[in-house]
Amino acid sequence: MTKTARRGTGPRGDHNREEFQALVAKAAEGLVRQEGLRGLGMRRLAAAIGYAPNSIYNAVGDLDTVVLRVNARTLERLHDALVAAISDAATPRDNAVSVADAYLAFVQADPQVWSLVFEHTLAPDSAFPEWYGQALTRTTDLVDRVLQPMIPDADERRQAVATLWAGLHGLASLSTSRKLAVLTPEPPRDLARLLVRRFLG
Amino acid sequence: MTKTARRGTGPRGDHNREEFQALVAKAAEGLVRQEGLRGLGMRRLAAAIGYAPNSIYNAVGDLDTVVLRVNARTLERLHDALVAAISDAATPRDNAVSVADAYLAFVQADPQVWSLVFEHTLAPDSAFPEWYGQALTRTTDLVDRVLQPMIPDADERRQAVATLWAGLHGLASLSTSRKLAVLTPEPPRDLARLLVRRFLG
DNA sequence: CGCTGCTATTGAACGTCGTTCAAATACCGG
DNA sequence: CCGGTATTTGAACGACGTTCAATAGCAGCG
Repeated sequence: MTKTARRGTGPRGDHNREEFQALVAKAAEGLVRQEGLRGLGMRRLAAAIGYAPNSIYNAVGDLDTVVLRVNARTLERLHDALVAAISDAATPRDNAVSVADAYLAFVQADPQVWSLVFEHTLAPDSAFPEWYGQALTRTTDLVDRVLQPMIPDADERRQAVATLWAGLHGLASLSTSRKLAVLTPEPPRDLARLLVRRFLG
Repeated sequence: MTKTARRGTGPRGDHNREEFQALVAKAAEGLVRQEGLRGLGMRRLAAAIGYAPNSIYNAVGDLDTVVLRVNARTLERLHDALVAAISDAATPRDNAVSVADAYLAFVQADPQVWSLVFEHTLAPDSAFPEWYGQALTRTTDLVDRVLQPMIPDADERRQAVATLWAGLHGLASLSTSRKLAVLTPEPPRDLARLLVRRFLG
């Protein structure tokens, strides 16, 4: 009779901490992609990767932290998608339209995961996560660079970027929640083009 | 004539069904105003009005239904606020700016309750509540009427209304979640005016 | 008055959830 | 080989949304 019947505790050694964090983030992203924020739970997430919930607490943190990890990944993917839409050969105006197009295409391709970035509202007392500001400005700076030839004044350009960014966000947000289709049958991409073209004159 | 002490079960008779529904909606709105969606719970809501949770299930429904009631009230209040911003003596362009201003003022005055309208995402299979579409179009029709002299073509105007509406929603949404301040220090109302003025040319 | 439904109201229960605790195991530097 | 540290877990805790079965008041009717 071996005294060491495996009790289940102790390290497994089949991945390091970073790999485990990535495993958690990917599994969480998959759950959200299939069932939205409501489908993401600690116990379900743990079951999906074959671990006990406590291991996630140990390596990542609570559920809010998991959501932040997924959102960080999403913003990075969005950034890459927008970079790919910019062409040095195109006019600034065409590039602006292309970026808007790429934004809405990204949202349409992965609406649940994108929505998570904005559905998640942090507690009003806790400060804003610093990586979010960085990832966000990193992305909006793209738009800023695109508009630089059209709006030379830095202040004016910053306001324009923020306004256009918010406009695109509004279109995408209302679109994914099916609240835009109530108003008009046009696909949101057409409205985004309309927005950018009319705003830039 | 002292009333008999409550013995636990049975009707109280101090309000009819409609009054009780209004009581629930107001208490829920208060909870959301103070602590956001996360602060709205069935047990807390019941405790706030001095009833057992089951009474809310009996008279209103589950928590999603309660949220819908609050949101219906909010859209009605928003509609009234926008109506008050329109002046028959003003130009269409000034009226459009005034409506945008009133929208953002409404959001700033009650950010948590307004956010509830958009934070609440219904299950993807369930159909859209018909009262929402009515309340929404009732409000956007206001904007449509304002823009009628400026954009005579109905199709073009409908697209413009939807785009502007989404743009305002985006500004308000990013503002209440403190994600707009990361991009620019301008108050969202300035950006809203910028949006409307540039969009309308 | 008594009877009979009907509705409002409740305490208790059920299952689930996020999170924490304490213990047990494996790995690693001495 | 040994002690500390990191990983992993089952079990427990409290709270949650929701449902169930029972009870209390009320209205109508004889």
